[in-house]
Amino acid sequence: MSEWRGRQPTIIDIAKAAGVSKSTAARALSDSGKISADARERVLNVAKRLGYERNYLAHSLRSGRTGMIGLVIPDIANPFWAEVARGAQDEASKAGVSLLIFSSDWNPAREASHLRVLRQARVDGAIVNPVADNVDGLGRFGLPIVLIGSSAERFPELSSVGSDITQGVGLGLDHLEKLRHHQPALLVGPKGRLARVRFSRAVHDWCVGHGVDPATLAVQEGEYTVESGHEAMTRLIEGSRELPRCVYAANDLMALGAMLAVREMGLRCPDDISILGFDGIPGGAFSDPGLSTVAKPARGIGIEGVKLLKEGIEGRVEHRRVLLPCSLKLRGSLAEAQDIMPDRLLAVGRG
Amino acid sequence: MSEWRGRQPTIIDIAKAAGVSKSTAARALSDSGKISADARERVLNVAKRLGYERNYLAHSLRSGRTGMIGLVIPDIANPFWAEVARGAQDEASKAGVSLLIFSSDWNPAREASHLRVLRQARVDGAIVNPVADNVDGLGRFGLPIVLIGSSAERFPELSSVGSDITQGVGLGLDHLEKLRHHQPALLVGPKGRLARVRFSRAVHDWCVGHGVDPATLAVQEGEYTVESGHEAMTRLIEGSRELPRCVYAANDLMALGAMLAVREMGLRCPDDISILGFDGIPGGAFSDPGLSTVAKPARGIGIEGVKLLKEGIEGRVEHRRVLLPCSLKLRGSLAEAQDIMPDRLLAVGRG
DNA sequence: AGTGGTGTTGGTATCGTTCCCACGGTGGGT
DNA sequence: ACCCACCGTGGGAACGATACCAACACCACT
Repeated sequence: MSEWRGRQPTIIDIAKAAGVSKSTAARALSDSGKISADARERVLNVAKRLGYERNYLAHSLRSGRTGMIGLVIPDIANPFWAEVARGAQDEASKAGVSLLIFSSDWNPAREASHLRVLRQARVDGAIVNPVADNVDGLGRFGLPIVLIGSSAERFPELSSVGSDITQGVGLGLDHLEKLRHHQPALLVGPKGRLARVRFSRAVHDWCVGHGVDPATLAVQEGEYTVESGHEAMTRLIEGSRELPRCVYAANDLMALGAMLAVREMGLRCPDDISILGFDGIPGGAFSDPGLSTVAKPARGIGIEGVKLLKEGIEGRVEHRRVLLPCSLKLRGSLAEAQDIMPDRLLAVGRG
Repeated sequence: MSEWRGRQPTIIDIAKAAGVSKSTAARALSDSGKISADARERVLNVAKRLGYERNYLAHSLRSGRTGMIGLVIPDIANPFWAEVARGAQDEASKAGVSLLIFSSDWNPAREASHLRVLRQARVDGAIVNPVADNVDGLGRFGLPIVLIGSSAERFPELSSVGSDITQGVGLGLDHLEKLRHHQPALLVGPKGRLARVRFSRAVHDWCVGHGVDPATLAVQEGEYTVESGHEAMTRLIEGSRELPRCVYAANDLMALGAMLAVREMGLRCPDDISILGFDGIPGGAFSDPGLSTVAKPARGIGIEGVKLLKEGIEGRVEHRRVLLPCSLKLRGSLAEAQDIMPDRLLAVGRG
């Protein structure tokens, strides 16, 4: 497809071979500026023949734009974030920019390091889900930034994209209500996290709007892991005066942990206890029963993040805040509430 | 931490402020070459005060090295590959190079596009798991390359890293033999794939070495997905003259599908049928029972890939082939073979 | 004193591209 | 006939850094 003469041909080689100046060659190759159709065609032909490939280093150095954007997420091995990355990747390649993906592994120092690398690589902008709360690195990043998720509230001046937690929580609670589960127990995240506040507040608001006293809902804390969900569910079953017939977990991993706990206690899901998750990770399909969940639009978040960032880079829009809707993914872990209570439950209830 | 005077300071600004030539400043900042301790300290202090950050674009343009490497994998949303990426990321950041992660989504055209982008970005090298078999793009990539996985066999002249399938298969079969499952049924991949050949050959070799006739093993094909595993297992149960008491799947997703099928047929795992997977994806922990599996060293593959690539870039080693050992992850899906056959099995056996 | 080596420094060319300005030619308007 | 706008073109500077070579100071040795 191309001739190899030791090194890659530069724009000067092309210009010489086409019998024009490098300015004209550049105009033809960058497809901008005024140039005669004849000259352009000649240059383009020569470039194709010699296998010319623009040197993006020199291009970026001179023009000041690299055509690269960064994505900093907390955990690339987490299915949710992987899906976000995938969406961003898609949109980036569609937009003709390269995406640099960095995983901070929940480590603030590493996150700061990644941001530094991104700035040094002269990316045109970055999409970040800050793991730390004191994200002062963001303020002085000096480049267009789009935030993902809850922490956007601390930076109202930055563009952000996230899932609509309020809507998602409502979606779940509405469905539970339809199944006549009016007072689900809650498995929420650790106190410090902003995500926990968002979830709890959404539940609270829904309750108020639907004539349910939020204080009557049993609540247990976990740390968004399977293990902590297992423990929280165990506490819930052993500690409650009355057995919960329905549990709403703030993320899927905890929901899966809860499911394991339920089984271990000799109970059955969904017959005895219905379980609803929040995330939509693929692993939820492999449990028995399959985990019903409120799925966050992971892929959409990635896509929208890139779009927002492009707007910011091109200076089209000052800043914008996008919330994407969650959707219900029904598998087998929910059942309609039954008025009678099986003997099995009574036996287990009092630890 | 730094003074901002409109634009980022360049090495010339530093040189002027420190009262030296830019050559000297460069020597101090790149920490290479001969320079007096006095001059270096003065330059470094000034650089720190002005908040100097090296422009990697210019650096790369002049020096010919970008300090970036590429990673092209088939699917970033797949837990296995995400873990590979994570390992590579770790090792890259430890080695002080930036990692560009690209997901081809099993699309050869997209893979070719990614490779082109990488070359255009002037990366120093790339780690690739080729999705296509006719990877002629690799031959003319013109940069150091490290291959991941089976396809390395087609490019003996390139460095490669992968999991030791032979050892892994042996690990699994040894364990099954210990449980007195001497003739497990096999769920293998589609015919075309090199991975399938590797797996089948490893099984064959083990059998020959252990006095088992390979021809006696029941085999079903799948496409490495949960659905195809489900179907393959159904075929296996309904089609076999004798019910298999143990199944060895060539990947975890098919194993999970098989588990679903077993349950649907009214059978129990592991009591009636033992199931062993191959991969080690996290989702395997959420199934009921937990999926026992031969785990591939995903993280290690990423780490080793980066190390190999660095060797190639620095020209230290011509090429090398690294095989990392698999490990056994025992959960609940395996049980010792029983001599008696429950009535339940007989009832199901004949479709 | 002259010579050579060593260690440090400065100047200049260079990487490959884009940006900016100036030039020659053409056509239309006064 | 003149001027001006316009288009296409070419040449040179610039982007920010490194590579390379020459020059310089200094010490030791002949």
